Amino acid sequence: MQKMNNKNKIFIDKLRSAGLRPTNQRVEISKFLFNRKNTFHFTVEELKNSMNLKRSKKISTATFYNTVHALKSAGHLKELSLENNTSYYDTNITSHHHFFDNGKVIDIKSDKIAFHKLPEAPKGKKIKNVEVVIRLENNN
Amino acid sequence: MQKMNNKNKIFIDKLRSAGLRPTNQRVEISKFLFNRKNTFHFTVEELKNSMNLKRSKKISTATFYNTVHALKSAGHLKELSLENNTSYYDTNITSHHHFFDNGKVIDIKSDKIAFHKLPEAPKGKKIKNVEVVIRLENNN
DNA sequence: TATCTAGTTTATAATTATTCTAAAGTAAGT
DNA sequence: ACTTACTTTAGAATAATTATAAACTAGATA
Ligand SMILES: [Mn+2]
Ligand SMILES: [Mn+2]
Ligand SMILES: [Zn+2]
Ligand SMILES: [Zn+2]
Repeated sequence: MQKMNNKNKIFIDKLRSAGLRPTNQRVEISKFLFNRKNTFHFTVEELKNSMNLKRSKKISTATFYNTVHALKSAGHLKELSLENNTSYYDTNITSHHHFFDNGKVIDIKSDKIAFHKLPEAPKGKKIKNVEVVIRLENNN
Repeated sequence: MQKMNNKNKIFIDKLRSAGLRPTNQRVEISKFLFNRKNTFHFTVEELKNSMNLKRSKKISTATFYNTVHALKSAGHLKELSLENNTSYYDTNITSHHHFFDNGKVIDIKSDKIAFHKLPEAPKGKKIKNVEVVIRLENNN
């Protein structure tokens, strides 16, 4: 029943590659997340609220969580550890870093940070990724 | 009623500087946290379980949370953002970094990581701290 | 096209980590 | 000993998330 115009192909493909059937709810979520020029950082609550605000028939909480998790597992979203009580997700899945300022997340492109020295992994282990968080506060 | 031997002075002082009266429960927590050679990384649940295991009269959950929070506010503990569902705390309050491997936290001394390039804070903001987390996985 | 079936959505219950509340207990000063 | 402010604690409440299971659909099949 999916009105499958090519325009949505890219968003549908992300769902398919995550093993998800492209239902209306999922396609809308995928478009909301990926149909934008800039990186989008969000919590599931924020995503749900901003999408449902504009809708008469709300998408359920479980569908938001399920879809975000599947997209994350398929590598289309990255999960960030910035605060201890909420998961932040990131549509920028390339290796990069963040400013974090009172709930607001700002990308730092990978080439803006360079290491002069990095430790090696303990024996038997290897490095999966290196994540830098620069916390900000107001001047004076 | 506090049996105040000098041996505990350092642990009691941390409590006092956090605005806490040195009750028996608090002194035991403070000793458990700070009476050790190496950095201790923990979640409140882990702290509670390991301390209460050895005790006939258990210290309550609320006392653990309250004491840890007060010690953190006074600057005697640092809170880490490593996982999204649990707060980790660190008895090493100096600026340093971490390996994180499946719930296990390992200190990286500050001088083991050096930056060749770091972005400056957006206008109106300044950098509060820079935190590097190196996530590990098993070899091959 | 009607039917079938596996996959999906949703409301609601459950769970986990954490915080709140308010009653009972205790430290210290007088 | 008495008072009072501070503590401890069990248990209720909250927030984010996950699980459950009934009603619903997409897509395959006849
Ligand atoms: Mn939490
Ligand atoms: Mn959480
Ligand atoms: Zn990002
Ligand atoms: Zn540490």
